[in-house]
Amino acid sequence: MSFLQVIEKIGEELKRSTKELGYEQIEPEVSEPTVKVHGDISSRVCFDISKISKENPVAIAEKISSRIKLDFSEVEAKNGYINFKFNDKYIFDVIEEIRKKGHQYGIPAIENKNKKIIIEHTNSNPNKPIHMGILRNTILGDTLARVFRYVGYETIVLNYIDDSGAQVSDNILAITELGYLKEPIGERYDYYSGRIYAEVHEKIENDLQLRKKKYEIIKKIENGKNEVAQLARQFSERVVMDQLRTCWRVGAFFDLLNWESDIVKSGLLNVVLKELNEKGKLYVPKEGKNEKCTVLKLSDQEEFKNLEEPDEVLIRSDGTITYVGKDIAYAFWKISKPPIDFKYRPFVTQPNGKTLWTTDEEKGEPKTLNVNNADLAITLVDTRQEYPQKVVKTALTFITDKAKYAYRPFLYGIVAISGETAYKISGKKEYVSNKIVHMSGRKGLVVNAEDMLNELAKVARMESRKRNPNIREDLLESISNEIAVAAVRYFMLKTDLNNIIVFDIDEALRLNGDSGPRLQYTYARAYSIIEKAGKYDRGSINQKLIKKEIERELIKEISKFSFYVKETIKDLEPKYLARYAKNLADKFNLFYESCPILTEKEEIRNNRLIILESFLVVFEKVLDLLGIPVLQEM
RNA sequence: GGGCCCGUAGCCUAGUAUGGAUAAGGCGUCGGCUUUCUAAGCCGAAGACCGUGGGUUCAAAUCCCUCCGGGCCCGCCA
Repeated sequence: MSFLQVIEKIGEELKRSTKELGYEQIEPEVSEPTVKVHGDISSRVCFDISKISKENPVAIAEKISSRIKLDFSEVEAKNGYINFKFNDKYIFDVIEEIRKKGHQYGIPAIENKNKKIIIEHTNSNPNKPIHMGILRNTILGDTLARVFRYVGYETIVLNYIDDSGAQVSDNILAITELGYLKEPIGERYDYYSGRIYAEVHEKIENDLQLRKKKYEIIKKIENGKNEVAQLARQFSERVVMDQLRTCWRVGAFFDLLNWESDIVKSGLLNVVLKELNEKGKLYVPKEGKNEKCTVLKLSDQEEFKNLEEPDEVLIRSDGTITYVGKDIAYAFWKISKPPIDFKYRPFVTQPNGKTLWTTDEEKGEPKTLNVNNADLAITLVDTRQEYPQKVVKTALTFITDKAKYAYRPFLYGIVAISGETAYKISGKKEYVSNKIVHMSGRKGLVVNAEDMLNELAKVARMESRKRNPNIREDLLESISNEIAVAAVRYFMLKTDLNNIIVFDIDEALRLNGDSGPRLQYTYARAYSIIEKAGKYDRGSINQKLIKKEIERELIKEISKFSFYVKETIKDLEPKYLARYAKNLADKFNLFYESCPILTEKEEIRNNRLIILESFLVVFEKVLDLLGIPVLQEM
């Protein structure tokens, strides 16, 4: 039994009894009451009914509740509410089912699981290390992927590499014209690339000659089959390798890298343009601002018509393709089976053992990877891209109705840094008074993910050593790194998607309170009890031996796992699971404080060990979905 | 000009979808709890006119409108 099943049953019961009483049929509202005294579940359905029938809700509640009989719950009418308090049968059934299902316990019953899901995340420009802003994208996307996979969907994770834009070309120019080395010395490739860009960008922008050359490079990258393109690809691949290392460090893995330059070379855009043209959505102005460009017509669309210039350029007058143009082609590929596909080759074997593939129009081979034609394609982008994503989606709906439900931009707020932190990393006093400062690679106002993780690991290491003076050095190393990962992942996941994260280094270095490390710590404490317990009688749980209410509360909380998994999928809200992990840890910590186990006499000891064991099974899986490494000691 | 997001204690946040029964955590401050399973924990105290004004309702942090403050987007950039 689980919370999810139970609320469904309660809903059905309420429906049945309202029907029997002849009331108007409304979908009964069922939710958790704000305070415990009102039970585990309560319904306000009587208030809704009374709006229609004009009868006193208190009287309705009496009538309805007297007709409800449930073997797992007491029913009570109070102040017009109908409250349900789960009994010990529920407690017993929950434990039994967890013991039967193990890690599968949190998988909700969802009707159609034969769907293919694409999740595209990270999407960093291949010219710099991954910073905290991109990491929010990576962590959100990875968690969604973990949850979809857990539930049973075929889930494919893509990483879009924007290698044909202006940023990569700056770096190539630095190497070919400005005397920068192809190989960095004593520096990671992604860091080297980021540094070059910061040093060189301004110079190029202010120099007409260089700027001209830059646009030649962009064209060459898009055309391919030349030395500059080869150099750019080589360079970008090295950077991407380093970026991937950072992703792997936080537990995120991919199935395919989609290179923007390959999208251009593949000719996919022509397919899309043909479709759009047939629908009469394209035109080429003979004069005016967009002279000789291929333009997407949006001015007749309701959501765009109030804009000054709603129409969108897809192909520039010089023949190059805009970002939105490329993205429409790519998005179309994701949700359909176009006549043109990419060429592929294996890129690298990841630490999880899985091959990461890459598109490569020059060195790859035609191959059926089955990584597109998704029923749902989720693209993680920060809110600044809301508008272009709307354009992409609208363009797709011109071609296929499927786009309406199958193409789903997933928006989240950016990560900025606090004034204090900006001062700290740049040394410039003027930032201190700012509430938020936007990250900028060019201004050196960036908190890189690797640096942050290293700092966190350092703090964790000191803490860990304090507690375990004799710990092996390599173990300490891995534990402190995993604590750092937990801290960052939880921090990113618990915050509402609409909120901007104002990142403050000092605040982020905290490992207590409402944090990822506290969740790990909770697990480690629980685990150490099981380990010390040795063999014990694993017979059934005995409800009569439950002495404290918190034992029941802990079990009830455990039983909510599948409910939150389902909600997370339904609303695409990773924070639901993060909050659940916290609530579950809270309950366990209370249990831990007031229910000694190893020192109790055998009956109670066994009973509590059974509860503990169920907690560990579920909590381990919850942490896994959040990508928080589980630690048996820390 | 058009569109989107945020405003809850000194600070950071949850709660807003589906209005209801005592606004929930964390940091910080103050005070407790280790002869007992890891104190990265737990308990307690102080701290909130839920940005403003109005409206809808038996009932508003939550819905509608006004205003104020902050952020973002609307390019032949990506």
